[in-house]
Amino acid sequence: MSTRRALTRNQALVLDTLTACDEPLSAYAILDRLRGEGVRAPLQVYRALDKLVETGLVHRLDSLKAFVACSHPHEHDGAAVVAFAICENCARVWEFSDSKIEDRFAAWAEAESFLTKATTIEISGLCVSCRKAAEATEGAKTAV
Amino acid sequence: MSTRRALTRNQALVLDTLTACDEPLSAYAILDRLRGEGVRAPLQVYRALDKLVETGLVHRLDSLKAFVACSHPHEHDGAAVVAFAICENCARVWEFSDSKIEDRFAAWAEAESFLTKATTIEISGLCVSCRKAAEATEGAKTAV
DNA sequence: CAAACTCTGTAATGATATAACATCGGAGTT
DNA sequence: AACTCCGATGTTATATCATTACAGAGTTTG
Ligand SMILES: [Zn+2]
Ligand SMILES: [Zn+2]
Ligand SMILES: [Zn+2]
Ligand SMILES: [Zn+2]
Repeated sequence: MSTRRALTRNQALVLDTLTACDEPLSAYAILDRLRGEGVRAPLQVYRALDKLVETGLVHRLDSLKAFVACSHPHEHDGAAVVAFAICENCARVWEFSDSKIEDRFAAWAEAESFLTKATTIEISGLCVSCRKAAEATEGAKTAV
Repeated sequence: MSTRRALTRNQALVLDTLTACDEPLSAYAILDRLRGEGVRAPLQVYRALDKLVETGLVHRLDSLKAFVACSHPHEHDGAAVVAFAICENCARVWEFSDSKIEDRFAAWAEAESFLTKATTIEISGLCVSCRKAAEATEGAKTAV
């Protein structure tokens, strides 16, 4: 057993950086934060990210070209389809899954005989706090 | 009325290129195919793509960093959530939508007070023909 | 020890996307 | 026609994201 291999130094550094940050970071942003730790080249970061993504500890958000630490590791080990809601104002990310949605995708794939290997779902918009802030500003503007 | 503006020369060239191609193309691949028509710089392609994506005639597939002509324009004018199934072998794309899936996303957003602005769904896997081809090869391998 | 393997470091390069600036040309006005 | 406005265009340079290629260091395993 024990597919749960310990992290290498670079992997741990990258994961810690992402975990400490409440918004997604690009590979080069991670690199910048790790120069003090002796990380010098993009490839060192990309290699660590590859492994972390592979093991599910980190997710890549295609729409942002950025990476984020999984907010609930161990829960969606492998199979589950996860959706990401990304606030375009504060950049925070909410991760959720929904078995009904999974079922519908599975039904479509079944009907088309499509063999699904990966599903990417990214929703962009405004989180509740940014939304309220925006509405307040908007309200003030129209009121005056 | 008539938000249905005619396409400019560059926009028409780019759209024609994508429509004539049965797989997604990167911006630079489009550029290469249009050099004969006098298109010389990436920006000319990106500008045309921006407009085409904005009007819904073209979609960008984040997971491929590539663009594809909409397979049924005018149908999903604006609102609808569209999912793309992409064959990782032949690169062809199937575009579909499902109101039940939309409802579930809307329900999540409602519960979280998240204001959705865009939803990206990309499924990668094997289309029916590539899947059958792969299974045939696999079968032959194990049989012999 | 040596083979096989994995992780590492470094340099160079490739691929994707945008910034900045000058210019062109049609639409509406005078 | 001359003037102005505004969006599209062309060009160069640059920013950002990601990979290839190669060599070395450390570990298991036989
Ligand atoms: Zn996760
Ligand atoms: Zn927010
Ligand atoms: Zn479409
Ligand atoms: Zn296929």
